[in-house]
Amino acid sequence: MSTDASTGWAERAQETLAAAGHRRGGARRALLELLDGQECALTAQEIEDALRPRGSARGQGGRRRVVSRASVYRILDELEQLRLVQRVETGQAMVRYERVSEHDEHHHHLVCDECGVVMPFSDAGLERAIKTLSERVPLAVSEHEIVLHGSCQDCCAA
Amino acid sequence: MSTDASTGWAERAQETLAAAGHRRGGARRALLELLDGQECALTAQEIEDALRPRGSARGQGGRRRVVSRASVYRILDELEQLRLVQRVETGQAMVRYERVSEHDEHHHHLVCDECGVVMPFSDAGLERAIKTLSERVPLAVSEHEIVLHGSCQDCCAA
DNA sequence: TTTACTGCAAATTATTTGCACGGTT
DNA sequence: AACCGTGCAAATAATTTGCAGTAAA
Repeated sequence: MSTDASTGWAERAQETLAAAGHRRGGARRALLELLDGQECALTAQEIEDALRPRGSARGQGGRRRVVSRASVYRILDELEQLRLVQRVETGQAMVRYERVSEHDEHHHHLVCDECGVVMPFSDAGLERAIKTLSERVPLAVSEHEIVLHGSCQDCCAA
Repeated sequence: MSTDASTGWAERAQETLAAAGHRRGGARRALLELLDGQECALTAQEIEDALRPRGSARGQGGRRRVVSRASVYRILDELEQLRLVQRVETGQAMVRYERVSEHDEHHHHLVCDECGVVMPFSDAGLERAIKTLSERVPLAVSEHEIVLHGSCQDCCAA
């Protein structure tokens, strides 16, 4: 419970999963560990690649295994339904996923339409505006997603 | 012929297309006409269905034709590249498309995660916040998209 | 033992593309 | 006549699902 927000996520996720009656499979554990360490959203493809055994041991156990694409999607779906993971639609071909923290201020995304890089950002004024308008709208708002498109600095320079 | 913003769109689109060296095909005309009359974003499927000939020609001008799915996507893509149409990612299975008006205040979207209904909304405070933060971010922002998820009034009542 | 978890491969489904014909200029 | 626009059907590519073996509890 203590510890910092990001470390807490994998733990909380594990507890939530257990409470929902899930066991502790290797693929799920590897995926939780990976997502917990990410600062921003990943595609299923990136996740699969990251979980593919390259070199070895990173982290304590370091016993990397191949995790099938099917498991990646299945687990991501479970996590999304439990609100532990959030989908991020960047307008690129593939959907992205990232962990949902209880403690951290959530962030939104900047997408460079030229090179495809995705960066997180957060803004208090924006959140305030969202919160205010959420109460004036004909919808019981549970989530919101904001994506800014444009050209990143590298692409502008080039 | 009124001169309101929505009527102007199809006209402007037509001019822009002509300037880009396009001819006037029937499918494209039908699609422009349809999009021009919409208040909110449609999926390719909805567009295809809407362009499917219902009963026989309704009224004299209604010379309905079938527009193939391939054309719908192709035309939507052209229009998007010319910035006449904008993609809207609602987190539902299919992407949505809507016209981009020069005059109208652009809007954003409310999505009911239960029944799937999509509604437009706009908010000056939100736009202001976006504009302000766009200048403080490491991206030359060209577009932004905001989607609020939740439960619509009908679903909350049910 | 019981039942969930996982990998593999086949199945789905939205979107794209190749090709030949018909329409626009 | 020249060539773009369109429909059709096949091709892609991301995501899902059926099945059988493996591993938690």
